[in-house]
Amino acid sequence: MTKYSSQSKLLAAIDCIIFGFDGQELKILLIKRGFEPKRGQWSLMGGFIKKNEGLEEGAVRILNQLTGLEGIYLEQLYAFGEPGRDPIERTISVAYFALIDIHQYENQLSREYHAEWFNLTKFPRLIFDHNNMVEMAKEKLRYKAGMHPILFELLPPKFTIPQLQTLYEEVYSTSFDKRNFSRKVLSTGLLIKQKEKDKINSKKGAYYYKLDKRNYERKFQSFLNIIPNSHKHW
Amino acid sequence: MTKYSSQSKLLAAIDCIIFGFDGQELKILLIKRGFEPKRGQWSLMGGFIKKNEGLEEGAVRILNQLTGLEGIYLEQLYAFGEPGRDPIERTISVAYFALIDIHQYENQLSREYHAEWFNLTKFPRLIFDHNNMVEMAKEKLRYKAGMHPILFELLPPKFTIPQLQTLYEEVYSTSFDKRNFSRKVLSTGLLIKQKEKDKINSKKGAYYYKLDKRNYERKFQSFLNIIPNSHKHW
DNA sequence: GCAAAAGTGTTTATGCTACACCCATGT
DNA sequence: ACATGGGTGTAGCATAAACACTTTTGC
Repeated sequence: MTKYSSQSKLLAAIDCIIFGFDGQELKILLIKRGFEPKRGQWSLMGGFIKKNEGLEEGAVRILNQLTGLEGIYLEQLYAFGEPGRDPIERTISVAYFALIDIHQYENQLSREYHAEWFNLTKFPRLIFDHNNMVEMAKEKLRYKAGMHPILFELLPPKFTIPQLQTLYEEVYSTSFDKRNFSRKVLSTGLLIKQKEKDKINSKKGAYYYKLDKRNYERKFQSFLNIIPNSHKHW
Repeated sequence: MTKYSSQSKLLAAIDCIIFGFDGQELKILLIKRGFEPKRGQWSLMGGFIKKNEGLEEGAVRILNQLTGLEGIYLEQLYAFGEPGRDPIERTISVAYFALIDIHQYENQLSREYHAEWFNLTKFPRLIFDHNNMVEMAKEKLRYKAGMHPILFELLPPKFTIPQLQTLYEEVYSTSFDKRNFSRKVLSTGLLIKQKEKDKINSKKGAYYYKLDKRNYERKFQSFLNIIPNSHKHW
């Protein structure tokens, strides 16, 4: 069978927007680009798609290459393909966004890539259209987290309700009433109370909770309503 | 500046999932593929990205090529890139979904492409992973239409509330209480009542409404709640 | 005058929000 | 004993759901 002759070929890349949460702030993981063009500038972690590799497969590989982690929450964000977006050669980049438990990674920040966590509200200018990608990823995170319990992916296996609340408040740049918040998240049936308390962040200590994996998967697609007034339509 | 040598290049294509509504049924527009491989089989409308063309730009071109229409509602759905998805050459396809007013098009069905509208619940086997794409598009349509007023894009400029309800019922394969439905859609403030009635579908006649463009754009991102019980979380 | 679809109101239940005090502990 | 953050209950309000009858008109 003949090929699709006369069609122009191009490169395909993956870029990953990697979010983390350190208990206080939402962060994004950036690297210092190690090759030309724009060597030494801040960039998202990325790479070209290999010959026999699917898109998500590539994203998993690239994520693992940087962090060493597996089983990370990953979601396709958008395909960016403006002709001039990479000045060297026409390249389509499929952006993925990833949520990781920062504690599984923060100590072993990759030397090879000069990776660093940045506060999401003040991070450097990035190469190409990467700032655009981050902007879109932030929006999608906010959009999706309002209805589906994805933010748990940013927390360690055991976490407290105040920690969870801080995370939501950080994502939405606002603050919630803690009584309503705790009632809401407990009413989802997604949390299992532990016997131990976290005594690091307070004197009294806050109970740890774990995710109920069964319910988490079952309810993932149903609609939560964590954010007050988000369903108001005026 | 040197090129990114040693990276493998590939083809990039666009495929369009085109929805329409004839007043009774949700439909999808398919074409008979005009070239090898799989010539003569049913397929989504698509094409390769041109050398200096962006992705959305390509989608607009392809859509216009088939329908002659402009200003169609268009949204990027997903990038499909499994290595074997096109048996001839490695091709990444960025799928877009489009909503069109079927009346603007149904009479002039493209001869060149042998285009036909199919009922969404019974349409033929498609080439490559196109059935997959359609499945995903249906899901996204349902997901998004539950919260944002996109279904208006499927209707003519003037439409009646019973027509709108039929459309929603078709999308969700269910039926709603007409009193609650009408109260809900009117409360969005998106509709402007016309003086004329549609006397075709009933003896009494139903009032026509038009979209309030200003409110439509302003409220597009806010959350509607048209579908009963969709916010229940068990 | 009858069949067919359009249009309209009320009651009830549920869920959301706002709000304030006591508890446990480390210092 | 006091300062700090954790944990809990209630009452009022707003929204959504369930439900049935009257109206208009073409035949």
